[in-house]
Amino acid sequence: MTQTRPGGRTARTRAAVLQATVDELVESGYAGLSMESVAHRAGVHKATVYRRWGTLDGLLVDALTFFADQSVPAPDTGDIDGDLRELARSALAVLTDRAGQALVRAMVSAGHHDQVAQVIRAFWAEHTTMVAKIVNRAVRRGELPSGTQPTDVSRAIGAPLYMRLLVTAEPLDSAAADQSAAAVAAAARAGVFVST
Amino acid sequence: MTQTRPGGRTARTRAAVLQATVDELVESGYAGLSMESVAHRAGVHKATVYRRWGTLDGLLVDALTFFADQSVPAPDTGDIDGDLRELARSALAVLTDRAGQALVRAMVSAGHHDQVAQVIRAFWAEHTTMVAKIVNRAVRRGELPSGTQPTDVSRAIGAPLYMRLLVTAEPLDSAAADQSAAAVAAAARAGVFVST
DNA sequence: GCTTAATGCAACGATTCGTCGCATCAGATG
DNA sequence: CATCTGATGCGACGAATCGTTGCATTAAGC
Repeated sequence: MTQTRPGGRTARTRAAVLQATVDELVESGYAGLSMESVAHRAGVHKATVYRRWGTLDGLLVDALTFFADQSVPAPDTGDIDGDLRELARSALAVLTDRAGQALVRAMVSAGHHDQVAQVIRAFWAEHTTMVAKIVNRAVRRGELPSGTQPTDVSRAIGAPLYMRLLVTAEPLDSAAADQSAAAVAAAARAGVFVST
Repeated sequence: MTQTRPGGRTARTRAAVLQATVDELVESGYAGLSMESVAHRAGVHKATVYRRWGTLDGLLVDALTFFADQSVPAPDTGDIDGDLRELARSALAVLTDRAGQALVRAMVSAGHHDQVAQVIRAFWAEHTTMVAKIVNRAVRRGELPSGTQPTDVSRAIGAPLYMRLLVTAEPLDSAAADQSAAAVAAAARAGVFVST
């Protein structure tokens, strides 16, 4: 009983379309994204895209889940300052990558969409889990006060970088990442992220 | 020699259209913005909008400059912690206001446009000037190390709030603002924002 | 090889977009 | 108040885009 055909051409088409979606996002942004342009770039007929994904947002959701699933291991440099710096630098790597930028911008533009919001929540939940390991280690070492909230640290590390990318359009460099890491370290040591 | 007529009906039309632009942004976002919908909401014929503003981005630029020009005075509570808290809370006020949210989101979505980028730069330049007064006072009081960069403080204060609004879609409340202020205070005291 | 998903293809109605010519309205000026 | 003219209203249009549909073709799975 053959109902779906996940392999071969189907998978190839899917990969081509999702890659084309990202490429289109890089070139034209979310505002310039269209089913037809994606189909053309993927070398696929637009009817295929409509039949498989239905709407533009559906396509975007699939592309986001496809490319945002790469989980990175928690850094472990030995002290909290080093770990935070590594965290900030991996965020920087994503935000300076052309595809990463395009995906982040698309997420923001389509954040109102339920499924996109779900992807975003999942990403940050996983990020928080990773940060929790780092924070817990630091607390055990006596570097940070106990009760320090991993959620707050997780958001604080990336915030200045996202701010530069999305709001102020200022350059994203390693100095910015390192400063962010240092700021979070100072705030965390001062107990700013301890839950009340 | 009458060439332009800035008063009366012209001004009324302009105000109606710009207000309608913001209302449309609140309701449908930048993606749902169209010359026709704005014209209809403003009670104006679409040809008028096309003739006066030409393109959608031109309209947006005019709306942004019209509504983003409200400069707020620098807080002066007596100590750096209080000043930073006030700064964060006024940012919070903008980001929790429906129109403020809509305008910020629009700026992000249209940030690639030259004129929009110009408006954004002007806004943050003014914000930096305001923060500089606060920072200078704090340095004179001995609360912050000399050399603390107003630019960095200016961005750092808002970053966690913009992050919540644009990226993580987490709630924006006074606790978030106060935490941001406290984090910036701790980082600034630690010399994180001192130029190298 | 046979069956049938999956895709290609072309055409279509529907909608939206931006422009145009002309009539009308209402500041500005004397 | 009368006149001039810039600004707007109005409707229509060609163009472009959108999403769908029916049918032919390809290729995955058995």
